[in-house]
Amino acid sequence: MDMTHRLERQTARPIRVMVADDHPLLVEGVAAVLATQDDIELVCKACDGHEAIASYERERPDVVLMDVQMPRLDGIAATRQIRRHSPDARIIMLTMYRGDVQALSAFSAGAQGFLLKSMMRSDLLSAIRHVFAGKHWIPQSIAKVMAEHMTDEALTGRELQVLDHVARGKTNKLIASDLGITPETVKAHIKNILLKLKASDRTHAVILALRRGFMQLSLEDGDMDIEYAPAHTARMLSASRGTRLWRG
Amino acid sequence: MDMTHRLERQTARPIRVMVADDHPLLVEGVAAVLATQDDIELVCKACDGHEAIASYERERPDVVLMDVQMPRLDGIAATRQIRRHSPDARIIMLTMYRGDVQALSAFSAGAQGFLLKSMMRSDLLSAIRHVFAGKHWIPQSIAKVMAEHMTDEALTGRELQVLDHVARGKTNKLIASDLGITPETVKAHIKNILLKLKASDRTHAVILALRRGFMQLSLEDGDMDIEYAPAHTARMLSASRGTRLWRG
DNA sequence: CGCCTGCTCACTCGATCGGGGGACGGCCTG
DNA sequence: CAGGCCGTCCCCCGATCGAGTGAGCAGGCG
Repeated sequence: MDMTHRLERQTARPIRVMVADDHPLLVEGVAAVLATQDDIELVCKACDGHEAIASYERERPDVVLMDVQMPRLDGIAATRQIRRHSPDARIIMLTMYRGDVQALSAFSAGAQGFLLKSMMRSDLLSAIRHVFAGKHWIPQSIAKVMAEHMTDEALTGRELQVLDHVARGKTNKLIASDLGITPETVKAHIKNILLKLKASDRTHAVILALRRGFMQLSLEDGDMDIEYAPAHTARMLSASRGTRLWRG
Repeated sequence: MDMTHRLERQTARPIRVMVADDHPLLVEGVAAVLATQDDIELVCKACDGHEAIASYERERPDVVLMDVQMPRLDGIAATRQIRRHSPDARIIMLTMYRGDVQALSAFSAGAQGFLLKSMMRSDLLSAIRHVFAGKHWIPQSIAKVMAEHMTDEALTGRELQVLDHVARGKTNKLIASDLGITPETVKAHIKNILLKLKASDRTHAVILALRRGFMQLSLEDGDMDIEYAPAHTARMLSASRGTRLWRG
């Protein structure tokens, strides 16, 4: 894939862009926007982290647009892995939210740019060109949130683990037995969590952690206490005549 | 049942579609997909609920793609208002999540279709054609979640209000003074919430409410942690219409 | 008119939580 | 090596919570 000796044009060859996102419609939108620019070329797409890594190694794009939340392997991990093999990879993270933790981990993973999905097409193009030129691109809103929490202490791994159990509604005693430690230790962790997040209680701590990107609502495919009721499904389907389902 | 039921494409007038979404890139994606179909025509766009209502009255599209979460006025409310003036309006809700509450409120608001943003372009086209033909369109994953909670009791307006304060980390005593009631009443409400949501404690209740779409994490406005989703059933909706739940 | 629902309030009681203090070993880093 | 952070554990104690049980009052509806 060396075009270095192609000197027909003195104009720069187009910026080769790859997009990794599990939302096909958004990928279509990005493709449509990029198609209007003659100095930018969309060379490949991926819909999860593993695909993104493989596609990057194969296509070696100039700039990667990487969604933070993707199935199987998230964008942060994919970014880290790509940058480990290709330290000069230029990656722009796409996200819906402004969680500062995601932003921070994205940059520590090696991303140079950040884009909110609510941004306009001009922002997308500017971000691509800036990052391609070796600059960084950080939306004001994200920079502000990052700055606000710059001095905050980060939660440790164990604290995140405890917080996860807290979010599942478990008591300290239950968490303790799950983690193989004593309830007193759980209390110590929660005490630190409340202090670091400036939360008033465990519920508030979970909400703040969700807001700031420490945790995600992994609601897809209910895990813990949800039971299915096929009878209900049948009744509901028969109740809505003319309703069409797919992938039945 | 099979492809013989595929809709005719050489009809005289194309299906006139409007899309309302605050994510420009996704709108671009929808536009790009629709542009490939000669029986579908994208006639206008809107980026919030008010715009959607105004644009609908002006353009009278055949099918509306409406995002659930939009600034200023959400898609459910916009759908309800459009259907109040135009009972034959055909509206497909777009959403990121599978919260059953959103789905139910969308249908009680008058929507005929539901689409996850992670769906493929073929799903988008099928949904438009089916809804245009007067049928319903419900992804199986959403139908399943809806069916699971079909028999569940809905939270009342007061319970949602209490739950909101709980999510902000307030104690029962604080919630009581905020709502002008006694702590005992707050406890009674929370007791009902835990019972209805089958939650083990208040933290669990908040998480389940978020997962099921009773509430939404609002990450846009800094001072607001939580915003309400429109409520559960038609009864619920009529009950809560007078009281602005999303705080003020 | 009764019936049901939602909202309100009251009481007890045991379990849990949150805040305060301190302590110990392991690990990394300067 | 000293200092720091992390994870573990322990104490006390008041505040809070969740469960159980009961009840009164308003409004909608058959």
